This record gives sequence, structure tokens and C-alpha cells, in this order.
Amino acid sequence: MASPKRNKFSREDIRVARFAKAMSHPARVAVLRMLAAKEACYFNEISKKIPLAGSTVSQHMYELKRAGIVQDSYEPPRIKYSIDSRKWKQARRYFRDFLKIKQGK
Amino acid sequence: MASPKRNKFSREDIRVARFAKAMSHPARVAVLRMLAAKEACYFNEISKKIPLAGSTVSQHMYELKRAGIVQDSYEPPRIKYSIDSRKWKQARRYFRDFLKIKQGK
DNA sequence: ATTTTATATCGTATATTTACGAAATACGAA
DNA sequence: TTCGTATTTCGTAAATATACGATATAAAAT
Repeated sequence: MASPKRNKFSREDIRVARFAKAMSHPARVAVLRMLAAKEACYFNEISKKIPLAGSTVSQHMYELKRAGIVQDSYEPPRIKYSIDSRKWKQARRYFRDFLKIKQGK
Repeated sequence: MASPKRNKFSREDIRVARFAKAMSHPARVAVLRMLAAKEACYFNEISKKIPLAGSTVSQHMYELKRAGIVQDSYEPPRIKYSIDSRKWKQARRYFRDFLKIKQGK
């Protein structure tokens, strides 16, 4: 048998961490707020609001997609982004549960 | 005046992102769970549970301290870690509020 | 057919994160 | 004083993240 350190992290912890990572940059937090407020946004509007180069914003959008919270659809010639409600609900539940680990007194 | 991109991110978004970053690694999520469950832990116990080298665990503890969620006290020859309740409460509030940006239907 | 608009991708530079083992520190015990 | 235990810090390597401008692509407008 290998060392006892060989245990993996729990699925739950991995998921919480993944979601947290998606929110770990102010630009991505800001984008999520925009998307939530308007149901959907074209990249255009997002990029205008975020104080970073368009190519960088694009990268952040990719990260959000990769985390699964955001989806896009091609509406030529623009791309419409929106929150994936199902995934968001999931993520929110994981996070809410995690926040319960310590009660406020 | 500089370009309109020169705006900064909001304080709120920066704070959410900072706390999120603290929770963006499964090891740190696991540590927070341990601390919350037992009120406090010696480094020893934490390091035994986390499948990483002690020096790496120490680094993760430093990150949690840096984010302000965790505090330590020296009880020779050990170090006792605990969640900073005030900061945790704060973090939790920021997150709960953020999670409200989109309601579950 | 050319230009303009919208967006992604590429190439790249720099910074940060993550990880490890070895060495340092600090203390209590023998 | 020497030894053992607990923990951090150091040195360092490798991976990932962040940012930009330039270039590519695709469709719309002219």
C-alpha cells in the first residue's frame, strides 16, 4: 500500500473549489452579475463594461464556460452569453451547503 | 482622461473574488471544513488529513491566513489554527448576497 | 468585391500558484 | 547539551493564470 497521503480530495470539495475558482477574479464576478441581471448579454456589452482588453475578456468568458456556469450561442455576427441556469443552481447549492459548515452566532 | 477601460472593478467584486480565491483549491476547502467542524485544529492534525507534503499544507494555511479567514496561535510546540469567525461571517454574507444575483426558479 | 463590425485565437511575456524536499527554527524532553 | 517533534521557510521546478496586441474568421453593410 502507498502512503496514507495517497487519498484523493472528496468530490464535494473538488466541486466547491472549481466553482470558487470560476469566481476568483473580479472580472468574472462582474460578468456573472451582468449576465444575471439581464438574462443574457452580447460579448460586446460585456467587453465594454470590463476594464480589460477584449481578448482578455474573451479568455475570462472561456473560463466561465469551462467551469460550466456560462453558455454561449452564436447569433451572427454576435455571440450571446448567458448563465446556464441548471449549472448555476447546482453550483449555488454546493456553495450554500459549504457556507453552512460554520454557523454565524 | 484615460480610456474608459481605466475604471476599476468594484470593491464588492474584488472582495467576492478574494474570498473565492481562498476557496479555490480542494485542499483549502477541506481545511476549512476541518476547522469548522472542530472549532480549532493543530497543524499536525490538518497535515495528516491532507494528501500533500507538510510544507505544501503550510503554504495553503498561509493563503487562508492571507485571505483573513483563518487565524493561528502559537501553543508551543504546536500551532493552533481556527477560523476567524468575524471574517468568516463577512465572507459568508458576501457570498450569500452574490449567489442571490440569480434566483433558482 | 471591399470594408466594417464582432469576436476568437495566436503568440508571447510576466506573474502567480502549486508542489516537493531540504534546511532552519523553536521548544520540550532526556 | 543533544535529540526529537512540530512547523515554517527556502530553493526551485513545473503548471496555470493573466494580460496584451496582432492576426484570423465570419457575417453584414456598403
